[in-house]
Amino acid sequence: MCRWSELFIPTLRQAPADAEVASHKFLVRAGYIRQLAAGIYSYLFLGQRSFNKIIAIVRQEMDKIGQEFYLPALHPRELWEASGRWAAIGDTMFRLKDRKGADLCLGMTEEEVMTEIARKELRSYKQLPQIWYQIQSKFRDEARPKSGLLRVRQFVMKDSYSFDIDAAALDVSYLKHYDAYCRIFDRCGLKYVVVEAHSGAMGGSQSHEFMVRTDAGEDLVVSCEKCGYAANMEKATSRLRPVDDLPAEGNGKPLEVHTPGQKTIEDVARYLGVSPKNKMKTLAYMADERDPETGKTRPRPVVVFMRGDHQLNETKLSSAIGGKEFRTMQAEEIEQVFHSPAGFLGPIGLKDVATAKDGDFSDGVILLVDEALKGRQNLIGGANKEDYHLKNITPGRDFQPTAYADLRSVAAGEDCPNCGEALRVDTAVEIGHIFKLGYKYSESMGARVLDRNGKEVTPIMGSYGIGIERILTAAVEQSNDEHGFWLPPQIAPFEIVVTPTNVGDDKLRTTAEDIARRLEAAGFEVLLDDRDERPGVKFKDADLVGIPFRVNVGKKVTEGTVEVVHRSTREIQNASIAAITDYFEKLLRPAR
RNA sequence: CGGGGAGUGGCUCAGCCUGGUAGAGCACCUGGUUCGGGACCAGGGGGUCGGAGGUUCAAAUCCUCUCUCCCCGACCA
Repeated sequence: MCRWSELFIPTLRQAPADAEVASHKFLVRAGYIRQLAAGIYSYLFLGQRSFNKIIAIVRQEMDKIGQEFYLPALHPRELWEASGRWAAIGDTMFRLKDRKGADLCLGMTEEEVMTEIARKELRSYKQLPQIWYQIQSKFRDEARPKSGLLRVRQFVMKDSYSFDIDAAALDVSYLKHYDAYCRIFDRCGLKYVVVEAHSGAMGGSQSHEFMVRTDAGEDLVVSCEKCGYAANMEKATSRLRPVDDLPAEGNGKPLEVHTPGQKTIEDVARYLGVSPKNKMKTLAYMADERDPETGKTRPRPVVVFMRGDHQLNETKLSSAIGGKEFRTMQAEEIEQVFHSPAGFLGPIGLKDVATAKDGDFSDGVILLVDEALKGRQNLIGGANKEDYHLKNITPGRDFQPTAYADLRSVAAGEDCPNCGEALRVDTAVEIGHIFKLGYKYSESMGARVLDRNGKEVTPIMGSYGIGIERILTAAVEQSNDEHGFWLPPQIAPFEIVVTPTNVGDDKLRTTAEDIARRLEAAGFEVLLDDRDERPGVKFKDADLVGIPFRVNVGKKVTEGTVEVVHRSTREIQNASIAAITDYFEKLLRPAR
């Protein structure tokens, strides 16, 4: 039996000064975790118990669809060279040298190691499909670790990888993961949403993120309560209401208009007496394009046109230009390249004026127009000339975009793309991610199997992750009050804490021991708070540490009764000592 | 990487401006009284004031450099 008096549960009366979010404060106060360095934490007794229970759930559900491995966290450089990621991943990867001077890194994900095994071992379609998973520490040198366990540099991840003969088979592996993830998060007692996620520049792939809404989250999810539409901000769209175009002025051709000193969208719109919706927003970026032959990168200007009141989503832009690196152009650079003052940049003749000190950009300027401007007429935009704008701009007539693309960030209250209901936007924590990888790793690392025709084919892959810490963190964020937090019994370090109000009283002490012993014999996870502390101290601690139920063994024992406190509601129910195991059987094991 | 804030006993913080050799509450140890929502009394232990250098008769305090942590932003395979 676990006796509090013998355990190390260092609760804190006050939260550490540097903790901001609820989960961070409470996990430290409750003695679950201690910080070692920025983004690096030790898990103490209670934390580790909760962790082990989460991991057990993950393992049980994953064993239904796959096989558990355990891979090294220390990887040789050559492995990551093979996939091209040694160079592609920047400072986020921890790198080190061994005594011989050879480069190593700490694994931040394990596509390479798994694919290496597949490459060496898989020979035939008969061996497919395979789903391999592991539960292991991952290392990422985050630019800014934050919020306790929410964003850390070492964490435990369940990562799995599927190998299939073709896309249809991958769909099956993907769906298995989708379902397994739902079972895992359901069993962990989390309220989550599954959102469509953008699948990167690889094209054609599918991706979903499992998100828990919380203020502490760093991601944005867009959702519709009416029809169930849900997507993350990088993927979300909304249905736009029609906008009345301005009437053509003059001869209908682009018409210069003097706008002295009017640089921002709002200024110009107000000055000309029009809505920002009739204005074009011009954003200039410089992308680094890699020449496939020389391997050199060269800068390539990317100019984006948005509706005046819309916001660009940089992730969407990144996808639209094929995942190239890009940065915003500085004002001087804009003048240098386009011979136009920043603030008056516009689409007409832009390619003609584009030059650079060391070359001509005229054939290289990418003009991207947001889909919201498709079919619009008589817009107002910059004239590439100090203090002048143009009226009557009609995309497709007055200038030819390189492409139309969805580049816009959705705003709360816009119309759902499916049903038209107002969308909501929430911050959320990503607890799981499933992703159809395609052929990226199997191709680059040379994994091949023979198909049923004896032809060599490349298996198609998926990768899937769950952040163990984030399950605990999300659960705490989801269920806390000013006194502490409560975890779902399935992932709580203990299900029940038995609290004799005074261990100096033999009757109370022996009754509490008896209750704890019987509950434990009935299969419950019980913590007996046998400390020689005043009741107030024990109640405060019990409320703090995340255990969902408490049995107060106090004065009512003379009547054969104890109190059961439901932590989530703080409701108190009297229960018969004789029937205490029945009480919890009904409460915690209703299915039996 | 840019901007902001903070490092003083285990925790929360005061002292710094105006230099004189360190304090409170909580926690901890001993004894006693207590015992249903973080008790009380008495006694006690514990601090290189993040580190280095400098100014000064004298530095937690002033100056320079540096390390660490937190927050906002950038970044996020």
